[in-house]
Amino acid sequence: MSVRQSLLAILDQGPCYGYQLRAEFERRTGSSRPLNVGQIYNTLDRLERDGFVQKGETDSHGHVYYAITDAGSAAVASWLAAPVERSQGARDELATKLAVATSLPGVDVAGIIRAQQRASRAQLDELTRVARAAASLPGPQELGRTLIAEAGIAHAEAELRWLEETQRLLSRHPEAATPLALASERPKRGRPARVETVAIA
Amino acid sequence: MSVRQSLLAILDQGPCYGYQLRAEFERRTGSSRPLNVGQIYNTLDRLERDGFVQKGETDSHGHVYYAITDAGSAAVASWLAAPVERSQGARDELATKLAVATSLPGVDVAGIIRAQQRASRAQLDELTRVARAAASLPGPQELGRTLIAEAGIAHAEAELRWLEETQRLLSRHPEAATPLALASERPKRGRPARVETVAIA
DNA sequence: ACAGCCATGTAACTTGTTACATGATTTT
DNA sequence: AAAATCATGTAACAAGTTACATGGCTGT
Repeated sequence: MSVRQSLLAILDQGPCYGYQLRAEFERRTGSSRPLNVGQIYNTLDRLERDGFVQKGETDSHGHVYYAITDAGSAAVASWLAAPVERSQGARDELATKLAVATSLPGVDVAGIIRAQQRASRAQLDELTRVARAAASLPGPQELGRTLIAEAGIAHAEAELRWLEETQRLLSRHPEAATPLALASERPKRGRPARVETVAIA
Repeated sequence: MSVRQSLLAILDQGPCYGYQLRAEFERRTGSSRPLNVGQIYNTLDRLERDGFVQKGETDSHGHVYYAITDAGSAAVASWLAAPVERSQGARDELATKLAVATSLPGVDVAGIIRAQQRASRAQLDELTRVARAAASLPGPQELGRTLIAEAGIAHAEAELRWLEETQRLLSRHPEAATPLALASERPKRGRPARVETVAIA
């Protein structure tokens, strides 16, 4: 939702045309990830469909302006007022992967963790470089870049801490990582079990 | 991708039918978020379309078994071998929101941050309770629940740290949070500017 | 008999994302 | 003249998610 809502929030400042919106979004977020222009037009279509913006006039340069509606302004206010729920709609990809991996037989979980640590550290380094570069540059446009880089740093650090914690957990309680075989049918259903319920050694 | 890949990884242990797959997934991940059954069948259709699984026979109970293909097994191996890239495909919703919010005039960013801190702390408490409950229970099924809860804890803590850091940044350098007005056209295009490029006081 | 779970599936929808087509204008 | 940028748009797709229809079986 963040692209959709961000574009709407920008439109709350005044009518914009598509290409301009992309520039505004990137200026404000420090172009952390480039935004494909096509997405702007998709999103504008959807926002119009939902009654949050209205397609306005085309000026002498062919710029097609979109203006926010009252419903759109209200949506922006709600968005700003409501906290972001990290849980909703987002499964933690790494945690899910490791949870599943530890339940699988013959998987080198320790190796996966080490590989992930290397990758996360590399990303942390990269983000640190980005944040330092942004801090050394002038201008209010760098705030967005800094904020987003710092958020990435915080999450990468959290990931590394969690990976270490997981290493400790698995080495201290190796029995917890017993692979789970596919559960057999409930007996009442009586299908001949192809795999046993019990853990595989 | 985590649901799709997890289901495929489970199928790598042996053929399963849809409903069983959901139970396996939830057992391994500790049902951190319940998985709608319909999604299983969607995902199986898509995996079959992509050549990673094959629809097998229906047993006497009407259970429709799916079996992994060689291509599917290879995909599982790649998934396990490759680190998760947090950056890809994922914009940080909170960071994007605050980056945009600080660029907007008349927005109470400090208030947004405080509200987010309350929400994040509440979630941290909730996850801590979940993790404690999982730790006190026996059985290898609790490992997944613990892992996922701890990951949530780590990220919630990272969020709180980042929010404090952002507070410091904004209070120490209030000039950085100067709202950005909509940029006027480039002069060469000569459209009369409706808004000024310069910052709004 | 009825509630509820087991089980399969379909249809629709969301946000994000990319690739492509098209043309005007600008820069080199 | 060619390359790059500005600008609008379309079409398709990915992955996740939900709501619904349908039917069998189970326990009370």
